[in-house]
Amino acid sequence: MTTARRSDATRAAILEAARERFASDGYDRATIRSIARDAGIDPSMVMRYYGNKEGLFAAASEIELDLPELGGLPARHIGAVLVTHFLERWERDDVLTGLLRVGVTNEAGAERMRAVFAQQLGPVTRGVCPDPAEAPRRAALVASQILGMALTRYVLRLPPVAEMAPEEIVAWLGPTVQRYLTAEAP
Amino acid sequence: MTTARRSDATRAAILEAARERFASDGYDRATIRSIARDAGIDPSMVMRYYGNKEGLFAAASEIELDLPELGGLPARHIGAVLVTHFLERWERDDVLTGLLRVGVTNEAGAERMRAVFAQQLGPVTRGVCPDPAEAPRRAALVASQILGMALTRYVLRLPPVAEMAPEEIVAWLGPTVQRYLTAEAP
DNA sequence: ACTGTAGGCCAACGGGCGTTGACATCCCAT
DNA sequence: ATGGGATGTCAACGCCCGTTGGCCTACAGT
Repeated sequence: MTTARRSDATRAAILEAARERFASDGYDRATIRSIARDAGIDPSMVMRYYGNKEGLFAAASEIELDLPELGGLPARHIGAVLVTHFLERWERDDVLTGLLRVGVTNEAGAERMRAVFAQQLGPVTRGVCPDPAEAPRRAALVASQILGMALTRYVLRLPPVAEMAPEEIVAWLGPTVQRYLTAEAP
Repeated sequence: MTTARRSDATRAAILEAARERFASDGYDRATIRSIARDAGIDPSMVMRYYGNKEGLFAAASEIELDLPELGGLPARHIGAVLVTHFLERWERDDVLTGLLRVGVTNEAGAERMRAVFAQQLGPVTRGVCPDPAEAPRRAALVASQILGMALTRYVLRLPPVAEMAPEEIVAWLGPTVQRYLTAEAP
């Protein structure tokens, strides 16, 4: 293992401040100067450790969806399980909201978002849908509903969605996701 | 009626350029200077006619969803009709994509988006769901799926979604919207 | 104890931004 | 024909941005 550097605390502070700023302000308004101010250091340190603003964003938007294995549970529950998991995942930290905000106006952010869903959601769906060749399409349909919920609830804050209880959301969206994954093609 | 002003052409050119820039670049990167350049006039004209950048955005984001009346058609078709309408509406011009882009990073854009869906989608749903008191919540669920589709297809361009034929999308999302509107509460 | 280096700050750069006010030009009503 | 408001250009303002390079400082290896 590499020995701990003295600067590790600073690096971490920068990253944390960056995640918060990207999440709340989007790419353009999250300035290096404001991130540095939040982290209590000089803007030039950000450049030293992350090269430039794009490098900082790349480091700040590492995402792990931590999706559960769907193979071992009753087929009729996977919709609810997935929706529940995404809701919890979204509320655990701001990184996903940040990625969503950035992906909308920044091509690098959009690319990261595509990669996350292709590499992490795609494989999980492969085992549960009727024809494995259709897995990417079904995963994308699931993404459209999950991201739509995240967008209206956490970003746009459309009142009825923002105020619904998690269980209600699961009850409504679960069957949708379930159908996108397991129903015969319409 | 008020007589036509000589400047109407310029005003229209500014508005068109603004819509395109807001749609493709989002609020921050759509600069007044670039909009003026597209419109072939001086940036100060934008200020003269629209006051400031916020005023320009407000003028450029007037939206008409043109939703059809749902009362007169078979209840089991309203999901497909709605999804079809939204797809066509989204492809007709860039304004909706622009509003989506701006709503994600700009509070004024988010507010406009909330208003559009509350005032235009809300009333249409009131007539078709079991309990009128629940109409806002059901409209919001519909919005979550419709906006999720728009986000993944037109903004993030998630490949499987971006490449699906409109009929396929209608076949998959129609039943979802149908259920959100007409099913008994789960 | 000495020294090299990693960690950190400061001041400045070039550039783009939104916005403003002074000035030129055109066209229409008189 | 001419005066005046509408239309448009130009140059500049103050501001904040990302980024750079020089300069202290303090610690770790010898």
